[in-house]
Amino acid sequence: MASTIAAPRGTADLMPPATARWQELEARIHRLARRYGYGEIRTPVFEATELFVRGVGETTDIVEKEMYTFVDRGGRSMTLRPEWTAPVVRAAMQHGLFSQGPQRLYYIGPIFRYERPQKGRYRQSHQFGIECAGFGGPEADVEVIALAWELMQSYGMAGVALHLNSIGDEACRPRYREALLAHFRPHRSELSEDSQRRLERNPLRLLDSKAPEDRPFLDSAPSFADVLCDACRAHFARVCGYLDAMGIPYAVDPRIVRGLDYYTRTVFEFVSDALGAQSTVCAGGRYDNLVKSLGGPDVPSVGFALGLERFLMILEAMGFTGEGGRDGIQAIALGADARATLVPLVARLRGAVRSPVFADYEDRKLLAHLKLADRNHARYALILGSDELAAGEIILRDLERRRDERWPLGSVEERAASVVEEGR
RNA sequence: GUGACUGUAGCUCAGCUGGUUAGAGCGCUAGACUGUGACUCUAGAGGUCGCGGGUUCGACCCCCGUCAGUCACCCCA
Repeated sequence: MASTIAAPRGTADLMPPATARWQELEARIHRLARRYGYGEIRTPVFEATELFVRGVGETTDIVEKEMYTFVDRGGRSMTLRPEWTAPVVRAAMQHGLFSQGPQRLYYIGPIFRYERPQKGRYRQSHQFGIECAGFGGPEADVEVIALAWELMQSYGMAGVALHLNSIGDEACRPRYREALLAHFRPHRSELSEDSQRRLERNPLRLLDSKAPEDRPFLDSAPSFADVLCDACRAHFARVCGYLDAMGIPYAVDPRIVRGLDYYTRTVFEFVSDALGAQSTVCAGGRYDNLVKSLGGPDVPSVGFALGLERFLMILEAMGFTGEGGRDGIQAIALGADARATLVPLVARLRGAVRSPVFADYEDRKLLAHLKLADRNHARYALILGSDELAAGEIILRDLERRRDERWPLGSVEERAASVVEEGR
């Protein structure tokens, strides 16, 4: 109630202890990507609007109604990044990366979409994703999937399923489109209102309709597998073969089509049963024509994007907190004289110990100081009062075992370093 | 963009068919315990009852609007 201005709709403030979970996840992601040979790329949070219109597709929902677009003072139309792939490709092209051979890049950061918020969907959300550019073969598809799979495995995540499909290429997709139109058009008036619209705009989208009245026509719809050209069929078979060989479980799901225009051949989703209606935690696929369509060379690529909010929701459902037990030292001074001695000591301690060093500079009773130590989850308290000061000593109290030791003031840093690091 | 439900203390929520000083628990501050924490007890601080309008002698309660939250549709990470 205090503030009259709140965070904008669909955005969230993150603060302790939630930020600890984010930091843990981000650190794990950076280590994982590095182990797979990926380097981090960071691009501007806004780009020329034209980049997304051309990259994502003019008739996609993202471009038609979800972009945060504004005109800058120079009269240029700019848009807050609604997805990362187009900007990454743009940056790689701009700096000539594609003429230096294959590129393995990853990103982590915010995206913006003007949508009505609901569980697992926000106006500012955060994605981790990778782009593997320069390999046309199924090996790259599998590498990308394996990386996402390993991230989930590292948390022992259950209830997440990999769904896989191929949506063909420029040779066979038009054929499939025609086959779908031929199948649905005769039943046009029996389809749901949404699906009638989809029929004209994007027949592929019809496949993931949830409307019950569409059900019978969906079940009898032609499968992409029947129409794939030989090259796409072989590619898909090898992706499946590699996944089998690597022991990564998956289900071929003919209804996965993806919402962005640039996908070709392999598309996949990791779906969780812990997320409600927005159940996709990670999705991606191959985009062999995107670079060329943005004016670059012919560079086949594959990648995925993973929603960090959704990933954290799964972890939360698993009971993951990111918090450990007690850690660190609460430095306590009783009185102005003790404080004058303690402050420089705290500074030295922070240089000698990796754990957090907490300090409070108010005149409080010892009791109040210890309560603060509790709230900080400190493992130890270092207590300096007038008696100790006179004796040239300080008390180290182990707050977990409730034991005290008296240390000479001169040896605090060394002793603290060994005691705290050992956690005894 | 559409729909449903919900907005009372920092948090989780009470508040009978409208009746006049709006409550509890947790948390916070202080004390019981001149200097030893997680338990306990006591006291205190903290509220334009989301906001605006209307009905009424009287509105936290009823009506309209608006904003926000939640969930779902559309769509997506």
